[in-house]
Amino acid sequence: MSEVRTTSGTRRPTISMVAKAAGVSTATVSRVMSGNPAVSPELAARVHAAAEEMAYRPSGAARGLALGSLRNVGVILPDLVNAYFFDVVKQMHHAARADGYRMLVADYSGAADDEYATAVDLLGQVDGLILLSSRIPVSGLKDLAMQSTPVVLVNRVELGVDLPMVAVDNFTAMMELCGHLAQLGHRRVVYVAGSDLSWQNRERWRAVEMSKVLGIEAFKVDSDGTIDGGFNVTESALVHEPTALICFNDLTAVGVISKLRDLGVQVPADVSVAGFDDVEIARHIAPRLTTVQSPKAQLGDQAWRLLQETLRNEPGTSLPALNAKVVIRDSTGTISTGMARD
Amino acid sequence: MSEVRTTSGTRRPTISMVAKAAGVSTATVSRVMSGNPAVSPELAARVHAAAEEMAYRPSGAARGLALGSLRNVGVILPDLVNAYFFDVVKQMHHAARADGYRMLVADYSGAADDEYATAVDLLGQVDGLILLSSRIPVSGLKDLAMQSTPVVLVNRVELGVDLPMVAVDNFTAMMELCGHLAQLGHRRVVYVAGSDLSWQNRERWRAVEMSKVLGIEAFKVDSDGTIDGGFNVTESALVHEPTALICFNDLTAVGVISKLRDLGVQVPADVSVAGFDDVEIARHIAPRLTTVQSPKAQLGDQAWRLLQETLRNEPGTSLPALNAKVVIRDSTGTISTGMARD
DNA sequence: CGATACGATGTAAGCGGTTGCAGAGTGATT
DNA sequence: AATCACTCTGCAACCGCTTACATCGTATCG
Repeated sequence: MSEVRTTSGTRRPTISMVAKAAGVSTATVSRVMSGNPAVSPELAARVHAAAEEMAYRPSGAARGLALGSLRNVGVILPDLVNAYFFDVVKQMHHAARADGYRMLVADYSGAADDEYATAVDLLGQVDGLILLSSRIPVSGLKDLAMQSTPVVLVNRVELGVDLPMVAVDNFTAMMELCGHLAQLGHRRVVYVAGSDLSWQNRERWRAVEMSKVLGIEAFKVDSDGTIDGGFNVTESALVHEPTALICFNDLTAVGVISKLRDLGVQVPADVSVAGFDDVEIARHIAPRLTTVQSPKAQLGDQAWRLLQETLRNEPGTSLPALNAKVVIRDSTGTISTGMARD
Repeated sequence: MSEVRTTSGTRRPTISMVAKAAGVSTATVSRVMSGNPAVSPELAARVHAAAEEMAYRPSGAARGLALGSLRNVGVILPDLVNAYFFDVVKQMHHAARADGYRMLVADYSGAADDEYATAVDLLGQVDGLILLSSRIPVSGLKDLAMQSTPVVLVNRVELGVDLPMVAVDNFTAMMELCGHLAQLGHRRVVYVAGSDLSWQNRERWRAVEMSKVLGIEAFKVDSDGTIDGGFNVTESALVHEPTALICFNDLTAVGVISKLRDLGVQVPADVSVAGFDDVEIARHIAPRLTTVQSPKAQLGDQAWRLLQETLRNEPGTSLPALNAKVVIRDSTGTISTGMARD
């Protein structure tokens, strides 16, 4: 009954079909679609009507070809289930959008081998690429560095690689966290590690290990930075008889605490637990988690700024490391007394 | 010292530059790049070398134009911080990838108005679109239905709209959850709602409201489906003096429980709390959350299958609703006794 | 040894947009 | 009335890649 038909079967309309329907040239349609003011109102209206009628959408591919860019940038990250990553991506996304860029995010959940492939694949589609907490081997990074598409490295610093980078100072923050623990009287801690492909993990462990200067003896058990990962290695962490467990990140800590509860071990009365990142959940679980607050929003902004500068071929000033700060909550306490001072 | 230079400044190499460098035609380069076997090994090697040397990557835009498709599909969803969405997207992603499609995900966190715009924008870039738990008004959905690009609707059913859809049966599952609560003796519950733009929220509330047939008196307080959202409305939920709180989703439940703890209210001794979705965190928080387990993976698969069929112009059999089942854990208990039976 | 078939490579025509430039129309100026 | 200055449209080239088709060389066969 209505004029418009569900044209699901038909081919997608092109600019020239619209042009024909409106009785104008493709140039005019193009101008109308992109809001070029140099078109008489009545023509514009005709074109709009025709376009509307056929449900015309300009082809992104064609547009990208002609314009030389689709204004997309890509970001690749390890795992979106970790809210930490999501928070920084969200910030980048806002920043990018404000500058008229679309953002394609790709997560390679677990399959670290895919990361490089994903990066290369994306390279053909985007104007620039952000690698967040990348696990790509240095050689791969070097390859990426000599592409003509700008790439920036976030939360990883690799001296031999010629890429703009920005990162938060994991080492110092972790040192502070260890200081907090030492002050509470802890002398035996185990670090529940994340992937050793992760620069952040290496930095964090480096700090924990170094905390022997604070009188802390540190052990390490391997995990993978997930809730289940933490849950599963908790028992093997306990064989070291630590008074505190420092987890690679908050997710791991959640898993650890969950397991501890199953085991009847009280936190922090029997053992203290700390996380890293300060994701939202950290302040809502019981007990509220002592952790390190990363400047996620700032990091996202800086990353975008860096990419943006590189895109415009500007200097691309590499930033100093961003600072994180420890936030003390209820999951860490003095040894054997049970309750944390605040 | 090395041959290759960091050509960051130079223009991105095109196929014809590679062709010239290798002394062949662009057709040959194209064939080599796409692994066409009808090229002699030595030529192929020469081309590869040249391409490598100049760090050549075919332009996605040009490729897409020539091929008529970039093999991208888009998915739009409300908020990636909710692990639920991520889980189903992950599944779609795997399925799509297996079929050679790339997946662009766009989250419009909060800004519901952006969803339609995002959809339209994406329409030009992709072969198909999946709308997950869409909040787009029916009129918008109808518009989308007559585009030539296939669109499928997930977790929303809208009778007047001619779009393939698949959803989980929220209503029945919620009824079961209410049954569980009724059986424990609960007679006054409040439903901590999500966005009323959300179909799932409407279905869930519809079920809760209907639980009066089970002798349950139901109240409703509005929230937004986030942890903080739950946290913030808890007190106003309590004014109804309920013995149980049913939350729109697990995230909300986490916030509610967190607040309850602050308030000194014991769960489930003083009041029971239930969630919905069964995200990973649900079984790790204290107390472990009673919730409804959605068939996330199945949903993702089905959604992809549906899109895939539509892409190939096949019938596109709309599926019956998927079933969810309630999983009882420690956050719900009999009224005033304090501990749940298992 | 010439005809035939086939495999390897190049030529060129699109794919669907954008845009510099030219041409047509209009009103104002002289 | 002829000229000029604009404004509005259309023409056509081009963006980088794919691919049908033509071409060329060589091995195969009668």
